Formats: sequence, C-alpha cells, structure tokens
Amino acid sequence: MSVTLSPTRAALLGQLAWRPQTAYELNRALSDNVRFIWPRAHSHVYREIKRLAAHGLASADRGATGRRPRTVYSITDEGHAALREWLASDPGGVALEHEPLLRVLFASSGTREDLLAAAARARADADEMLAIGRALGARYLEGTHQRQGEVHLRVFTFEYLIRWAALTAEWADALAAEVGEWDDLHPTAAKRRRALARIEALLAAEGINPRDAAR
Amino acid sequence: MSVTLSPTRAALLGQLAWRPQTAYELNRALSDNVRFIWPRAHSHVYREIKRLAAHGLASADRGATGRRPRTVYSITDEGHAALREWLASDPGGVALEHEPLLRVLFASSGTREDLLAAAARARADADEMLAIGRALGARYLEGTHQRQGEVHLRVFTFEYLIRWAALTAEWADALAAEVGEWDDLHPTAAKRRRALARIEALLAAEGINPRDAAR
DNA sequence: GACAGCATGTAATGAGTTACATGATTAA
DNA sequence: TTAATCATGTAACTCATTACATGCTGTC
Repeated sequence: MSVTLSPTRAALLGQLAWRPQTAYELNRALSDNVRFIWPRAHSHVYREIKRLAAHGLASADRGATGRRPRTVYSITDEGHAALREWLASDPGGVALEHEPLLRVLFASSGTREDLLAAAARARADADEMLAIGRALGARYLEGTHQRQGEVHLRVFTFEYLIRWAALTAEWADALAAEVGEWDDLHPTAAKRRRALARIEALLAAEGINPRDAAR
Repeated sequence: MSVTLSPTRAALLGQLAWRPQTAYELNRALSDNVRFIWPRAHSHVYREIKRLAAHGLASADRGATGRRPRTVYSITDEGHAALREWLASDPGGVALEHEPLLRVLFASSGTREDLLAAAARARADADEMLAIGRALGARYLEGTHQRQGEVHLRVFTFEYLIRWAALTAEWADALAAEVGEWDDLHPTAAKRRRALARIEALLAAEGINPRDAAR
C-alpha cells in the first residue's frame, strides 16, 4: 500500500536515491540533470520534499548552519519501494513546451522581427544545452562524472539531449536563414514553392510516403 | 493597457484569430495543432476562454443546440491587439516533458523491463506524431490544408514536428536494441566500452569538441 | 565592513488536471 | 431502440510559479 508517485516526485526521490541531500542540493542536481527533460521551479522542491518526508518516503535530518536551519533528506526503504513501483508503472508520454514553436504557429499575426526573435530564443536555448552536453561528454570520456558507474545508461539521456539540442539549433538557423531573406511574412509564390519543396524533402529524408497517410 | 497573455491563452487567442469557434472546436483545433508543442487538458479551455471573454479579448455568442447551451467565441479587436503584443514580447524558451527520458535517468533503480517499457512508450508517441505528420504533409502537398495560405510558415512547425518525431523514434529503437542484448541493467566492461564509443561518435557527429568544454 | 552571491526557505496566487455529469446524434 | 460516441460543460483538487525574506560566506 505504498504511495503513488507523480513524475515530479519520482524525479526528487530518484535524485535522493543517489545520496542524501538538502533541498538546495536537490535543486542543483535537478538543474544539472533534469532541467531540460522535466523542468520545475526551485520553490517547488522545498514543498514536495517535505511532503515526501511526511509520507515516509524520505527522512529529514534537521541540523543548522549557524542560526539557520539546514535539513538533509535521505530516501527511506518505503521511498525505494515507491520509486521501484513508479518505474514499473505505465510510463507517461513525451511532450514539448516549446514557446518559440508556438509563436511560429501564430506568426502571421505578428511581424517578421517577432518571428526572428522566436528563432533566436530557440537557438540560445539550444546553445545552452550544447554547452552542457559538451561539458558532460568531456566528463564521461575522462571517466570523472559523479555517476560514471552508470555511463552505460547515461549514454541514452546524453544522446537524446545532444541530438535534440542539435536539431533545435539547426531548425532555428534554417528558419532565420529563410526568413532573413524575406521582406515581410506575406505569402508569395516563391515562398510557397520553397516551402513545398522542403516538405517533400523532409518526407523523403525520413522515409515517409505521404500517400500512406490515414485521412 | 491591454492584458498580458500567457502562452496558453495566446494559443487560444491565436486559434480564435483564424475563425470563430466553440470551446469544443477550440479543443479539437488545439489537439490538431499544438498537442505536441503546448499540451493542455480540455477542461482548461472552457475556463480560459471564459476568462478571455471576461477580459474583452473574445466575445461570446450564446446559442443552443436543442436544450443545450452552445457558445461561439470570436476574437475582438482588443484580442488581436493582445495577440500582437504577445508575439512582440520576449519569447519563453524550450523545454521537454519527457517521462520516458526521466525513467531512463533513474533506470538503475528499476528493471530491464521497465526500461524497455519506457522506450516503447516513447516509440509509440513518436509513431503517433509521424502518422499525423504524414497526413499533414499529404494535405500540404495536395494544397488542401485549411491554412494552406500559410504553408510558407507552416513548413517550420511541420519540420520541427517531423524531425523531432524521427529523432525520438530512432532513439527509442537504438535504446531497445542495445538493452535488448543485455541480461540486466548492471554495468559491465563491454557495456561501458560501447557507451563511451557512442558518446564519442555523438560528439563527433555534432561537431562538438569536448576539449572546449567550460568546466 | 560592505557588497555580491550562495543557501534556505515561506506565502500567496495562479495554472492545470481528474473526475464527473448529461444532452444530442448516429449507427447497429 | 439502445449503445456508442460526440458535444458541452462544472467542481474539486493538486501542481507549479512568482515574489518575497533573510541568514551565511567570501572577497575587495
């Protein structure tokens, strides 16, 4: 009769499973590890970890730094069990929260500059991810990552991060290159022609035959 | 002194800008267009559209189907202005909510089968996106999409969707292939060797030099 | 000895979801 | 004519964020 975890709480417990930590350290770890795949605000962590403790999934070891409280949390046996149970449960799916893409969808209500700004933001985020990926990759290859013993698993999250970042960067650049040649966002025959050619190329590149489409 | 929009509300208004719709139709449109890039629960739409109407960004035209109420919403001039303003504001960033990836990160607390199930879920989501992409692509190429006049812009969202789906599918397959050869999730020298080789290959493929890494 | 940045939280508010309810329409 | 599914919402609850507050620690 263990507690059912949400992905957010599972992420917390999962981090705790690695070692006892304060809420602050948990926040750091979450930034390093899941910022891009499960982002949450830092204040959230303080509340959620308390709730995990209240449910017996974590234990709280209260101490102090000078006159400030300082609480170190550890995972309990029940916590381990709940984490295992979560991992065995039916996994939730995949989604983006991609504001630049949303802005592209509604671009015709705005200006060319708005659209370019959205691309720039996507590119900036991708650059940040690539920088993190570079540092991560270096540590893995040197053998100095804190979870080096799990490289055989970490390689998968690493791969997704890198490739997703690269995709986002390429996409943003291609968008900026195309729109950079435009005077405004209005359709023209030439723009339309290039768009259709690109759609065909994409479908071909991914081996997709549009005639198979279910309508 | 117009109202500041959240991305979610902007998505609603953006859809409304295309044509007047009921909340139900908005939900359908959101499913078709932004499910993967800005997913929200359907009940949310009913509340938010009312709030937009209350703020004067949309107008509500109350009618009925038999004895049931039926409200058609339209965007107002203030709504258009708010949408333009949102598009001109500083864009938010890019994030994933990728539960399979989260499960991979904590895989060592679970079983090999858990990990394969996570990969399968990612693959299933990717398949769904690819199916939608195929249908979308067909309509664009035939020239029959409802927003055909915007293909020159739609091509960008289309591109991202297709490539992201393809990436996710490939990743899931690669994960399943590798883990499929394992007996369990424990590290071995061979697993580690393959992982490091893959990390190197990835960095090389993306033209990333880990020695440039900021530490 | 003061300023910047790290560390450690709380409160208030708002966003989002799940569960429920029920009328209309269509196909078997 | 009944079962399924489409259409149209509401209520209750949980999740998550923003804004605030303040103590420590190192550096100039």
